[in-house]
Amino acid sequence: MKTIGIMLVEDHNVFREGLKKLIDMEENMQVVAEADSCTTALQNMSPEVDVVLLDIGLPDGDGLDLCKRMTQTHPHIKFVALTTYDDVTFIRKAMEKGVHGFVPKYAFFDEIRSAINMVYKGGTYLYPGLQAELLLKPDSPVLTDQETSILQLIARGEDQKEVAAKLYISLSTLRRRIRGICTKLGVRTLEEALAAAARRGLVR
Amino acid sequence: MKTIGIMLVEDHNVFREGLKKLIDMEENMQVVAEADSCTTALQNMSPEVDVVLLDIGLPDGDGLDLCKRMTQTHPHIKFVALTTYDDVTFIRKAMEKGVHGFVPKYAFFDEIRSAINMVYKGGTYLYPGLQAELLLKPDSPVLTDQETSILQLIARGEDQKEVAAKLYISLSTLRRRIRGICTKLGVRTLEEALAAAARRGLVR
DNA sequence: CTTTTGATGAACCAAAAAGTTCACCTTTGT
DNA sequence: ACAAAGGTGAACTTTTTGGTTCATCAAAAG
Repeated sequence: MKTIGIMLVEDHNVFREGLKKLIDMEENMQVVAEADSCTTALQNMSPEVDVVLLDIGLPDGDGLDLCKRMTQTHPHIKFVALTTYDDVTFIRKAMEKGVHGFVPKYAFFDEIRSAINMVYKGGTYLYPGLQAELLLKPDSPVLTDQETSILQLIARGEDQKEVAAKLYISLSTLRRRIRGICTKLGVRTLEEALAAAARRGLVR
Repeated sequence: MKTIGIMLVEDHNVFREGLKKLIDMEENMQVVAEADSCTTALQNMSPEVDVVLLDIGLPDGDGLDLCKRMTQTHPHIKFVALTTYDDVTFIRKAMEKGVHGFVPKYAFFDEIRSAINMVYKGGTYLYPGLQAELLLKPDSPVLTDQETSILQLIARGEDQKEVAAKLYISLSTLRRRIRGICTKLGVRTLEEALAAAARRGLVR
């Protein structure tokens, strides 16, 4: 089994040192980089890093921007967030930025280990107590059947002219619909809308 | 540690027997009820049951209605679904009905054990996505880091000019890359590629 | 040392998509 | 009946994207 390279981003030195000890005692894990802020995290980045264990309450940022930037340059890296937030909207945002593991700071190390293993394998870890359904429910914009059809047809590679013809609407209306979809999903481009819809399971 | 009472709902008898063996060998788990269909599952229900291991492709229903009805009478019961679906829509529906664990039928028992422990504690277990398997399959298209970055940036709503600038490549090369991605994924448009990549977990 | 191959970037043109405005219609409320 | 509001379709323009070709450069092959 390959050793999982881990980066610790945590501003509490003692806590970070303790974490490092615990992780290095694991057979398949090793801390290969450390940082005490978002800024130093970008500097200390190493190609050996597979999973970033990320404290959310950092002095120079909430860690989400860090996450976003790291994902752009190192797409394979997974993130586990150490957080006290139960905030559903926060977790939603974080997941959209690539965080797949959430562990409360007061959790046992066991949970952190599980979370690291899970996200490393490509899975998702939500700590017990967090009601996962809440992530799916809150006021998620609902698309009409026609809007869904539009996205599905476009996702199948048809151009707008074909889509309009199949749905018996004019190109003008189709374009109005697309604008409406983007507004509902809070995005700027059709491509972004497709990605957002796919994430939320609105298209197949 | 309390023993977790488990109910198996699975119509393949051999598979169910094998599962029972594996589970009963665990220190903290025991199979306390079995069923080979949704109907018998309701009949064989036992108060000792903590977690229901539920096959999705049952002869008399998809298991989701079963899940819903059991939850009504036994709210504390948790569900782990054995499924082949990677369908986002399906998982979404299932989670809303109370399923907190998803394990592919071809997974190792290790994953099932992890899933049971997780949901029993109140957590959520989503099996590692198709990403890992796709990498193992011979003819599965694998995108390079740069190609992945391109899709991610476009999925964030940036236009091609911005993407090219951020990745320090010319518009010409970017367009070549996009054509390459479409070829790899066997699709005709960038929109279709985004949808395909999203389905396979290649972008997030 | 040549040749070839592959990758890149630029240029040009065609097609598609997006932004904008306008006219027409129905529905709604006054 | 009238005006206002909302939805639809058409026309026009600008921007973006896609298709193609060409020149350059570097690495690999002869």
